Amino acid sequence: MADLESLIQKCTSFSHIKQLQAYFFTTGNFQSCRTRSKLLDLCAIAPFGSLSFAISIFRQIRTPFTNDFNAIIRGLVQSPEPTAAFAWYRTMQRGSFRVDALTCSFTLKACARVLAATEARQLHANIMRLGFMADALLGTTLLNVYAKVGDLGRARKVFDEMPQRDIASWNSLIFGLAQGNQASEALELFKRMEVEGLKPNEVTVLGVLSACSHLGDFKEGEKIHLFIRNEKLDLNVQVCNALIDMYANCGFVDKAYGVFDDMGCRKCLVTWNTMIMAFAMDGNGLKALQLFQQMDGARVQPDSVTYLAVLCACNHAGLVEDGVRLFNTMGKHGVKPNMKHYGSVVDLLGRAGRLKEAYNIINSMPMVPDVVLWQSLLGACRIYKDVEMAEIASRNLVEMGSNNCGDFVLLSNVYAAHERWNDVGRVRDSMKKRDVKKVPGFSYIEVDGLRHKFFTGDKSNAKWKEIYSKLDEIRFRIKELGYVAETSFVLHDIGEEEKENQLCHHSEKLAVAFGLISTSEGTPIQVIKNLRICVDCHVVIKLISKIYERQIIVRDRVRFHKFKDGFCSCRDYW
DNA sequence: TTAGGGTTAG
Repeated sequence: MADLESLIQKCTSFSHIKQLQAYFFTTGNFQSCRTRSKLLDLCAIAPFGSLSFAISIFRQIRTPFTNDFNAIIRGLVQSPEPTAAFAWYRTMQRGSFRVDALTCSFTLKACARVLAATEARQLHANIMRLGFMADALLGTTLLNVYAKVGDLGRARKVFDEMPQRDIASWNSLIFGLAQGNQASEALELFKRMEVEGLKPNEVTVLGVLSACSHLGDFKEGEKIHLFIRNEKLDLNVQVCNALIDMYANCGFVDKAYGVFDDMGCRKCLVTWNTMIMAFAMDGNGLKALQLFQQMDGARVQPDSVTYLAVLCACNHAGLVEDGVRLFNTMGKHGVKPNMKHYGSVVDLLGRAGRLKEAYNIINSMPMVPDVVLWQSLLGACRIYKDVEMAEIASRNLVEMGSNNCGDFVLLSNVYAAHERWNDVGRVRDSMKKRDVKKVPGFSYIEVDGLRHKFFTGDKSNAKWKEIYSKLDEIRFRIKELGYVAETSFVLHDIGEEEKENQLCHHSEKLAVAFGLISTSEGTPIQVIKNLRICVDCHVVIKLISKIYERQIIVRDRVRFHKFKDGFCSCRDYW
């Protein structure tokens, strides 16, 4: 029997598998031998297997064992149709075949791949009934599925109730929290892990760096960098990439480049992409393009993400010609433009006022344009006050069922710029009818190690009265410098003064005002916002940086704005 | 627990 197993291990092609299968079948080993499921295993998965052949072998088994099912289910997880695994699992249950921990593990993997939350919960119930909850590996798989489908509550519960936890269980939850908008909780869990005496490994630091990246938490990020250096985890390319990403997202593009330049291991495609994106976020289009050119010398082929990063860099730096050239040549380099590339180039042309070209690109697309493209065009129409194009864009947005408040506001802004008040009213009415939802904007700022979060018009901070009076003072002082509120961004049919108030209490302004009153003179202020910064806030923060002699850094959804002496690093182009 | 399963960067 052992020599059969070693034969299976020596398989290096699909034809070997077929020969072995024929041999098994003719020698009678097939119906009884346990090596059969080894063969099925090999056959059901890459690199040279064939799932359909594995299934046809399976069909010839008179009484399949659990292991035979497991081989097929495992193959299905990696196939283009992972959901088929659920049907096989049900077949096992119905046919009273024995489901074991591996069956559950593979089927859970299928849930993770297709984000099937309901199936995951059903499997969880089965796993409890079968008494498999003590299995640490299965528990980790389960918590990982919950984290992937965004059910962090259940992920945490599984984790808390696991009788055995090891480093992978911790890593899985830390990662899930970091990716699921609970980055602070990820850092807390990381600290708890250290308290409990577990030593972080390279996967742990990947998760924690990702959390720091989301939060812009430079201090924690730097501590982790030190740990990484001490433990020599920076010989791992993924860890280096995560470090670059962390520094870039904290606004320290130089430190990101320091890591990039001084890597003790081989750079991979992701390394280059991360660094190009870092320059893009910083608004340094030329450096991004330079790096892109260097890839050729390093013999690294750019992929679709590389192109997205350079297009993004061109976009943020106003390098319109470079961006268009790259977009037009990417196909020749074997990278087919996807929706995001189209989105980027439409945005680039739109911001440059080349609305017709942007529109032509949308029409030339081989796929149906998504809402983001029309939103970009509409945004450009607002800047260039193009009513005709704005109407085309909005019509498409409405047809696509967009219920985004911002779309309506933009259209209304275009009408307002032409003083077409009836149309403004019409847009507002249709907003009410459609019950449009607005994604709440928020900003946060860290002072003395504590993160403070602000929503628009927020009064939940203990110092809210001081914050609002600081904003009054700011308003008074910037008006002396000739500031006029950009109220066309407020849709509501209210008086000018009230409009100004609404703008005045945007979350980024609240955070900056809080920074001013809570830190000593000259201390730089760093704010992170979940959406893009608004035009009025941009103007106001520039003036604040001049009047109060403060460096203010705002990271919005896509890039950094570094305000100093009344200017912003984005040169008002973003 | 005697085959195999869990965590991972842009």
